[in-house]
Amino acid sequence: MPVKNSKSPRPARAAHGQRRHDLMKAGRACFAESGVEGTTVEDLLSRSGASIGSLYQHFKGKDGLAAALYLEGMEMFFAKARARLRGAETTADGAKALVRAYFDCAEEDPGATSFLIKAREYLDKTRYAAEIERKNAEFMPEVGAWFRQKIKARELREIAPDYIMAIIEGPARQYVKRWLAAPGAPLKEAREVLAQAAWDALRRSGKE
Amino acid sequence: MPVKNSKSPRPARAAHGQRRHDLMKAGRACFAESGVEGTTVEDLLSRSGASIGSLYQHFKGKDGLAAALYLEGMEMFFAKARARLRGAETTADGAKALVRAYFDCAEEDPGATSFLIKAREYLDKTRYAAEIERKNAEFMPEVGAWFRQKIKARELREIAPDYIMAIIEGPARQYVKRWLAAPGAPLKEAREVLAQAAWDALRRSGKE
Amino acid sequence: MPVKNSKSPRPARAAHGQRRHDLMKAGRACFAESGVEGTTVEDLLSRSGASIGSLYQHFKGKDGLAAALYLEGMEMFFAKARARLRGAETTADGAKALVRAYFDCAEEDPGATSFLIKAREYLDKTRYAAEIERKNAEFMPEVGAWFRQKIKARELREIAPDYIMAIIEGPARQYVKRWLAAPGAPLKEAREVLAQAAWDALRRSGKE
Amino acid sequence: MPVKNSKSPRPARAAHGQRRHDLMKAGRACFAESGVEGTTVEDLLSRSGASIGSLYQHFKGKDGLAAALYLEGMEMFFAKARARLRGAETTADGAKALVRAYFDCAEEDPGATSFLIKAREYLDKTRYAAEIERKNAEFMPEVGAWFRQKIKARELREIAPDYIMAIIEGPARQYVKRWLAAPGAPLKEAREVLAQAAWDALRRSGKE
DNA sequence: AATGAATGAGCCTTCATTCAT
DNA sequence: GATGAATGAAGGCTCATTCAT
Repeated sequence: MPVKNSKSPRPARAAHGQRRHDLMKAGRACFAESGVEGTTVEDLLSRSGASIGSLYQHFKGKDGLAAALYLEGMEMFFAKARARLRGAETTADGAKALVRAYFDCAEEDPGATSFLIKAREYLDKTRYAAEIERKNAEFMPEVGAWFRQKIKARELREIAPDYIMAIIEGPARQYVKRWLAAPGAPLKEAREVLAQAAWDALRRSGKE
Repeated sequence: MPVKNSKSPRPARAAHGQRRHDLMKAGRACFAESGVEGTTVEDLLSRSGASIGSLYQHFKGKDGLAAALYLEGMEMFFAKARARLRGAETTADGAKALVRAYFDCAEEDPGATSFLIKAREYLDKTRYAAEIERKNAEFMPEVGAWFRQKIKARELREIAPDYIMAIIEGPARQYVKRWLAAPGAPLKEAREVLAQAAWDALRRSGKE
Repeated sequence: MPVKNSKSPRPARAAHGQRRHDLMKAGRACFAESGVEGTTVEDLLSRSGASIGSLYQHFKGKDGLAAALYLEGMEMFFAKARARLRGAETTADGAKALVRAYFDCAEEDPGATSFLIKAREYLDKTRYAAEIERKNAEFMPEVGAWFRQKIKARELREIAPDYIMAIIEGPARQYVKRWLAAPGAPLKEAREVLAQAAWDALRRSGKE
Repeated sequence: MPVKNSKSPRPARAAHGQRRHDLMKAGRACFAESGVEGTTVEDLLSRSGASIGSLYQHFKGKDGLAAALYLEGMEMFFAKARARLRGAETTADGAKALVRAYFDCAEEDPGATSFLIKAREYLDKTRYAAEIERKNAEFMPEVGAWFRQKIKARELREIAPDYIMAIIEGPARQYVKRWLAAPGAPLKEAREVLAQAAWDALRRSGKE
């Protein structure tokens, strides 16, 4: 199969489903580089070799492409988080699971993680906000259940889910965001420091 | 060559020096409501009653107005944080100072706080990015010095400044962001929960 | 996010490929009438019936349209000049060729010639300056070679190219410019008077 | 008298007539550097230290300042041309007078000459066009009379004034314009080459 | 005479989206 | 399915000019 060259005067007819795939690939690259708002439709087209018509055919526009990729990214994170949570042998490991999943994502696919961190605000303004919220709402109970059970067993302090999420996600998100902007030291150390910090913040206090 | 209107209905010239103030007021309202990108120059003008010329005269554009307000907001936060930090009697109080300052801001001036949380990304793309970074860099050492001293005195565990900031700011930021989007329970409880969590995360050895 | 109008009266989509042509036609008319700076984008749009989008799609703006027309005009002049120069049977005819070509242009297409005389300054401030200079630089050597050869053959006085161009173009340009501003007597007489003057100024002096 | 420093916080009250003078000086500098259209009112103000109010008080705007300087420049040129014409001992010297005056100006005051060459187009669009034309019309007859007399005395060929001006001014103007844009060889040689060329073009019968 | 805050007409440009082929 | 010319709402900005002080 001939390599697709977007500069060739007569772009060969694309293979079936090729365009959709090309556009997603271009979207991953462009959105990771410049963010969703910073990427223009033209950027996506020139990078993918697809036509504006194809973008609308497959995704109903830039927002649709961004939403598709966002859902894909959420899936990736949820998969990692589920694996970590299920594999947890101690309560500490479980509390650290989401933090570690966050760092796993950043390490394995920095572009996608950057996109996940930054694209939500954009998507919340689009017609896909509800769909994303729905997908998110599907996952949260799984985590919530785990924590509720540990609290009930008095292995974690009594604390509302909103606080739990803030304590777990907040530092990880902030650290990873900065790291993605200017990657410095390897993520492994940070992962364990912040995972431990989350665990320290959540577990039952000796004094309280 | 503009202005040849002896036709205009009645310009209604504003009082001298009023416009700068009008524009800042309009900026606070518009940016809090819709964000900087979501606010158009026209929004600012109609809300303030000022002319486009005045906006450029005083602030060199929407970005300049946003920057002026951002610096003002930073000042507010720094003032609160400094007060909390200086007033701290125990190490725990100090560690909790920034978290509490965050919540103080959100409670006292939700609009300004929302703007502080969301406008940075926009401003980082403008000519004012450096000035903001500079102002931020003026404050950070004050905080850093406090923590370094406590670490030296072995009242806090050995931990790098980046982690400290992530642990302190991350949860507060995330929680406040959500609260601002959909204000629910009073902030006071959350403030103490997350302040305590930050303190727990910072002091504990991780071995216990 | 633009376009939500199911209200617009009736867009009247133009035939495919028509717009580029429409815009060039409007550009010729507007620029000849009012100069490039005196023509607004809106003038071009209302005269051509095209949309602002089409102007940018095809020419990247007013400057691009002006540049396209300028290059077209240069081509016209060069074609006439080449024809006159190649058809020259005597040295006198050759020396007169460019002057005559200048007047030919003014007579055949006054609008385009006016534009050629006046638009250069505008275009020199645009991103197209280099392209125009390049095209010009392609032609000059052809003329230069002809004159050098005649000087070598001692049929013209020893004189540097810069002076030759000033002597040939200067009077023609000045006369044509005034004539275009206020067309008076037919150009034919002026053409021959100034052509002869150029030849008189360039040919070998009796005394030298 | 203290030197005026436009950066001083409290600009001292200017001496009587000082502002008018400051503005003309700034105008000469700015217009020579950037042309009239390329100079903004703000440029004039910051360079002169005057206020916008003063500009309007003394000159009714940028156009008025440009017109005042243009009239001043015309005076300079006319003075030089008159001197050369009156001092002419031979017919050749007279024919060469204007060309030489052009180069004299360029050499003595390149800025003013550049301004004279380029500002006319701008001024023709202003309320000062008539005044400038009137001043020009005062001078032309002096030159015209000289040439008419020489033609009558059969020391010059029969040739209409418009052609004379094109032959004399055209090459000088074109050469000087280029020289001002990129000053190269000293002007003295060019002056004599083009003066001789003008004389050759005017005296020769065309039959020789 | 001098000042400068206030003004707003006018201009250019970007970019998501539609639709005939 | 694919293409891309055509569209136009929306937005940002410059700069000469006015006028109360």
